[in-house]
Amino acid sequence: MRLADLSKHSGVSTATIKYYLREGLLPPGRQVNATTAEYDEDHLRRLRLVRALIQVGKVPVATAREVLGHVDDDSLGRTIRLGAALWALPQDTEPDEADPAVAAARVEVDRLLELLGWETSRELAPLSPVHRSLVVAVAALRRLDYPWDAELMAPYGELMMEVARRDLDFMETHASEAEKVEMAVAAAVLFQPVLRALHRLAQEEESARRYGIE
Amino acid sequence: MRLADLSKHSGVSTATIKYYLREGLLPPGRQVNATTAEYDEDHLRRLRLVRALIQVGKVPVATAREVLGHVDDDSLGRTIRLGAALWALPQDTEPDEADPAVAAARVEVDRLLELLGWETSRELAPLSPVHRSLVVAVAALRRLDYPWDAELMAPYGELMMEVARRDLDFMETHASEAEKVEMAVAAAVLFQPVLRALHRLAQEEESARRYGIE
DNA sequence: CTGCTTAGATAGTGGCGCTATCCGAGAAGG
DNA sequence: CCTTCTCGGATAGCGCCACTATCTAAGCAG
Repeated sequence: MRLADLSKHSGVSTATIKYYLREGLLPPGRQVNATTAEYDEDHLRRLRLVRALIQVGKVPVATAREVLGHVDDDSLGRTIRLGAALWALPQDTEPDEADPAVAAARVEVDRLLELLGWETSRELAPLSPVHRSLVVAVAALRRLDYPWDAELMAPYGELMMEVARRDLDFMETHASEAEKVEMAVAAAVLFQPVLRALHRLAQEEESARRYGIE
Repeated sequence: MRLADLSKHSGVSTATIKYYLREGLLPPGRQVNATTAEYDEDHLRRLRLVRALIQVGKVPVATAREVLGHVDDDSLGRTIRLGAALWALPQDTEPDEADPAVAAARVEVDRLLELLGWETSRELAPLSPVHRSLVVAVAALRRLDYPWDAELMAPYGELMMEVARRDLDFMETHASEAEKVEMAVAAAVLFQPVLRALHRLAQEEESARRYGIE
């Protein structure tokens, strides 16, 4: 399969594929001679993953490169690889430590994790990018004077834990071993738009039930 | 309060505030004379909401303008205003109707709504931007050959319905009447990063419990 | 040999969220 | 009253990002 074929099968323009090759999102094809390179099914699958991450998951190209780098790192075991890939995902703004809303958010988030009994997350809290994202988001809500506290959020946390259990069950039962890490990344990134859409649909539905459509 | 004071209280630069005024995200202040305009607490609150939407919610400026336009439209009743504002939110790419994955996704999403008994959503499906977003996201997952079907997703939908009920309860009990529509928008947009972070944290937590940290 | 296609390199494009600069009208201080 | 400072408003520009268009030289097909 040459570049043009890769383009035809994926619906991505050759120019864009070349761009992804340059950016290291896609491994180079097997060079046959100076004017020909050969690509295979793995390239096609990777290309589809890249497109999904960038277009549906809205992951920046630089972040996608980092995540995929971890996915491809054969020196790591599966569990570590998965963790490293997920770890690289969030790209939120850094919290402003001088802001009192951030400090308050940090306290509240820690209380939440305690309530939920998420011990691992509490231990990793100072390092985890995901934890940082949560603090930033909570600080923003507090700045708007919305009453946000651990007791209020605990049920949401438990619901998300339920969702996460389903994610992992799903991964265990359906993915072939070779695809598991890729699948975990896809689950983390691509389920997000699905969950968001379901959330909004549920809001519309429940709102219509409570207040009518008018 | 003059523009500089608005800037000091919000931490947003005067240049950026001017930009928001130009873009219609912020109503103009009361013009005192040719060189002075007076702003009040409402402007400050609105500015904070705008910042949160854009920075935390990652809502594009053009979309934020549209959403806030609905929030401010006094000719509408509260329910309609809320619906219109939420309706304006999603900014995903249009589904490619020629793509068979999109057609398949549409069928599967309709089955899902039937399973869930979300009648309102089914009726509004052809029009709803949120519904479109869901179809696009599902199509992307299907293109990656991940087994996605209505039965698998129904529990996620029920969990999101539970989340949505909590959102609306929260809105009912905590917001003053004047802030309800704003709050609904904030809940739709700003709870998203919180939910996402909780989801990822839960994944990390559950993964650590199942497979250890290593 | 001719003419078309290919891979690869490089520079350019368009959109977006600001940001820097300029200007003329007042306010502030002596 | 005059100088100096600051303000609000208008305009043009910047930096980033995800592409995309153009060019070149090498190959292969007839």
